[in-house]
Amino acid sequence: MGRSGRVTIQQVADAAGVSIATVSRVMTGAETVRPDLAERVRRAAAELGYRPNAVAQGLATGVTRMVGVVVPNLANPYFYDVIKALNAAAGADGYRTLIADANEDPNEELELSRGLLRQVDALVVVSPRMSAEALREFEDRSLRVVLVNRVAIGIGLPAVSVDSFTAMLEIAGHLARLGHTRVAYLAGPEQSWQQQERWRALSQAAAFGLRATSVPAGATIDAGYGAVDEALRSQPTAIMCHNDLVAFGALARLIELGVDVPGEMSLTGFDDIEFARYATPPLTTAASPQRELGRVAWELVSEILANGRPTAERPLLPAPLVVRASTAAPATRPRRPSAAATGRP
Amino acid sequence: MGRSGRVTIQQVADAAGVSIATVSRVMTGAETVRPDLAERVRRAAAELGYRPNAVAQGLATGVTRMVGVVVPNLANPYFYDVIKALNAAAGADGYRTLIADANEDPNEELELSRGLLRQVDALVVVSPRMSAEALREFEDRSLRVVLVNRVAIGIGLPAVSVDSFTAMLEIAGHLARLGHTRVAYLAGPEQSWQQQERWRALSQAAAFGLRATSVPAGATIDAGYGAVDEALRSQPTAIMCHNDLVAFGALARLIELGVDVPGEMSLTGFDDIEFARYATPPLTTAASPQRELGRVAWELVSEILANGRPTAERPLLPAPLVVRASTAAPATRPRRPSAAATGRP
DNA sequence: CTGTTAGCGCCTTCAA
DNA sequence: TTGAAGGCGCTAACAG
Repeated sequence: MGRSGRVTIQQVADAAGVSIATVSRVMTGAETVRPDLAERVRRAAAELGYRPNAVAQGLATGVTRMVGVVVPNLANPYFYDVIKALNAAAGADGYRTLIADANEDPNEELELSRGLLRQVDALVVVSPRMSAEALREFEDRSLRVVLVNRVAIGIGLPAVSVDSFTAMLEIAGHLARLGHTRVAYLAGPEQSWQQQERWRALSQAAAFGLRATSVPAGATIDAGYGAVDEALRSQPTAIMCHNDLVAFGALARLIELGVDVPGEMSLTGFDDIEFARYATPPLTTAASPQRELGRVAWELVSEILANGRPTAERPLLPAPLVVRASTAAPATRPRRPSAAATGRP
Repeated sequence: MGRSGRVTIQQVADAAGVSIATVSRVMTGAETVRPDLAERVRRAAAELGYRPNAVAQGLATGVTRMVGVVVPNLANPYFYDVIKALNAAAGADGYRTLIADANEDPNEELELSRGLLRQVDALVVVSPRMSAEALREFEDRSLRVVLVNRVAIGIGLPAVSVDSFTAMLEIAGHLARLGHTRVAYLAGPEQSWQQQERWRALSQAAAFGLRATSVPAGATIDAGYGAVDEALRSQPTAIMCHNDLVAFGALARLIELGVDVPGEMSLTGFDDIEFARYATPPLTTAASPQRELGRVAWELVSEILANGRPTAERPLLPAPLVVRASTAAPATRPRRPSAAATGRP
């Protein structure tokens, strides 16, 4: 009974008639306590509603059993799955997850990361937008930082990432085989490594006859919605999007403009968030393995926690192409840009 | 320079040629330090890359500046909006968010809540599924627990919730006015207070000529998908869903069965998650104020932190009806159940 | 096997 | 205004 938050180890010791050391041993599961004594302690603890103060434990042991996670935007479902998997894996090992939302701001990301490192055993930074220089700051911190979806040469941080390049090349190949030659690409945040990889792939796709025009958008539904008109100016037969959210927004705008998808315009996303298959038409996209990312991220963390460093480098995770109904062969006669699309009345 | 995580206040004190007390004063922003000394300390701290150890601070002050948040399922966008708002509001006050995912399991929920209370200043439990009895356990803990979306008579915990009852009545009224008389309701998790409220509303809707049949589903897309066939057995002209995710799943199954929405079947959700408007057809639903929930939850927490208790009770938050294209007048002639729907070949 | 004791890193009186 | 010193609650040697 009583406010368990206030019951201290000393009170339990008194109640059980032992020293605090014995109580501590019982609570931490040490085997070296006489059974009857241990039982007495357990009963006293239960009656008082004692729960060890995690903060004090943390200070004494130097271990908080908390992992920090920094994501660019908590509103993006893509990160849910990563977080959920990471959280589950960590939870299974008795670790808790401290989450921070950087709001797509590289500076905030850096600040949050620094702050979190003061109170957690390790930090996972997902799709970091901060500069390579900023990242380097974390290299010497006992290697307590793990990167997700960011590969940077010369940065000695453990990482696990999705192979955006290959996946984007596959999406492009799919469109090329359908007969598309001119596509618009609604680009993601500039600082995003994934964005850079995806665009790099598209640039190379030119060798296969696919000309891509990049239009700045972002990573959100609104960004996709807002970039469509500009994208239509280049008279593409397909719109490729940085991710599924952007594709959702683009789809909404296309429908508004009366453009048939995929009849008049093919549309592709990236990530394969759960909703992608429920769009109308269902989205052709690349199935980024979010769960796997989260799982492996925790694997890296726990290896670091155990050995001081990961046992091995992780290969890039594949994001297989998922062909659904939002892509088709281009119309024989390209559609005339509408008034709304060209901006001319 | 150096591993900032390991720089201690003592080292800064030595470097600056002062006592640790002075360093502490400077770091906590006390005004009582001679300017030049303070400057010396600040420089030393910066050079060493010193950052106070949050755990030690927590132990010394008894304040961790962390709020815990327990949600039923980290994969549901609904909760992300709440979390995002809560996280933002808390962050603005220098608080961090410790998140736990209960996986829709009442026991895990209770365990996680107990555990979190050991390491945070306050706890927000969102849409708790645990029993009233279990909740009561938290009443005496210095009132450090705030409830979201759970109203229970006789439980003295601060809370903020959405008025599911009224909202569901409005959705039902909307359907009734369109001419519907027989609807199926894909029910949410039994232990959910919101579910209970929503069903209570539907029961009362009978008075207005709307007969609802409840079909157990759940809170996820899969649950909705899986419950449609059973729901069609009662030959409804509309399917009402516990939430938008369920509606998404139901929609997918209806499309699969070749049932036209809303031509042959009206469909409603609840919550108005961002994707609801991007469904095809866009979903008629109730706009649950997630952001507001998160914001007010933090408001309650900070009032508790400041005064020991909230200044006032919070009224139920309205969830306005949002009519979109997924609802229409029922077909004059009800559709014959398909083979798939009845289970007969 | 159990108790005593020295920290963990920081904050905060209390004296000076 | 500054420093010395006593905790915060717990763990982990070290004795006994």
